Amino acid sequence: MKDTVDCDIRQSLDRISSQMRRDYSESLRELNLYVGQDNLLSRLWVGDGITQMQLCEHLKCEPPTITNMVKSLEQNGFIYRERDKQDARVMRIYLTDIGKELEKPVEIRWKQQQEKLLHTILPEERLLLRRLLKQMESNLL
Amino acid sequence: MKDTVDCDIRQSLDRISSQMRRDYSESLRELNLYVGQDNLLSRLWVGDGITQMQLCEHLKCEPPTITNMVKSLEQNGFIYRERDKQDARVMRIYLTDIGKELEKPVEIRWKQQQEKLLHTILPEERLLLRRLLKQMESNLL
DNA sequence: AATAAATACTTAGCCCACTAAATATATCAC
DNA sequence: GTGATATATTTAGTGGGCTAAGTATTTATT
Repeated sequence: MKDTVDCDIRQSLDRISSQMRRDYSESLRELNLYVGQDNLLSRLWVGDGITQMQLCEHLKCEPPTITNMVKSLEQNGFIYRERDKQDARVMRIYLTDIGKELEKPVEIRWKQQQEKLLHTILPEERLLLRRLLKQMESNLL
Repeated sequence: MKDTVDCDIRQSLDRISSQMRRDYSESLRELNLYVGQDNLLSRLWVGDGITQMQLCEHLKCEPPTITNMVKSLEQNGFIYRERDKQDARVMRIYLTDIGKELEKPVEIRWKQQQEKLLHTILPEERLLLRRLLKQMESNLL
């Protein structure tokens, strides 16, 4: 019953990702953040002043998604936007002080979530798991 | 660097699920379906005439989500709703002929997607992968 | 220089998913 | 039987994510 195994794998993947999203989302609400916004901010913590197109590539999503996320994050005071001097088409995104302060608390919650997911999995198993997941990831390209 | 491994696992999971969603979504558009709707229909193909609450439990989502999905599926002619005779609070959901006809084409696309994801993974590896995923799944409960 | 094509972003409109609050109906308790 | 509580669904509003179409601005072509 190879089919049953494959089916279980897919369903597990679905359930894990939706449950993770729910859990993590709840955890982020304490910081007045929505799930997905942390991902955008984490790119800015590496270095801000980047364009929306660069955010698109990093988040692997379409431009309108970034427009909306950026609007929401700006309204909540975590980031601000400035039009590029050289190229007036481009918007550059910067962190506010409030946005910068979120790095640590987000990291804590992110690690907690990670540990909840993996705490029963042995180190060798994690290595193996990583290999298999990477393989599936490249299968989808 | 155990941390790096864990981090990779989480990121892989995220990327796999979002890429799967995108791919599968595109594939379902040929059938005039949106991703998620197939899941609701698949419960009805097992047996229709069930209530929205039962769909909630099956899809593990909240009642308003079902209200919207059902509305959209009804407008597109895949299902219809009837108020329960015994309990007027309850709506029972039934498949139309068009909805019934979707079972096979959806199954084909679903299997294709599954195979794309797993085709490089060996049978023994799939068994192991399933075990690890199930373990993570229960870690989240 | 004037026109065409490419790039960066926005708007409008869907879908999935959520919370909070409202509505309708059923059931339980006194 | 009447009031209180529980259950099933809907409405309103928010966010992530998408596509199609629109707006600016820049660059390439002629």
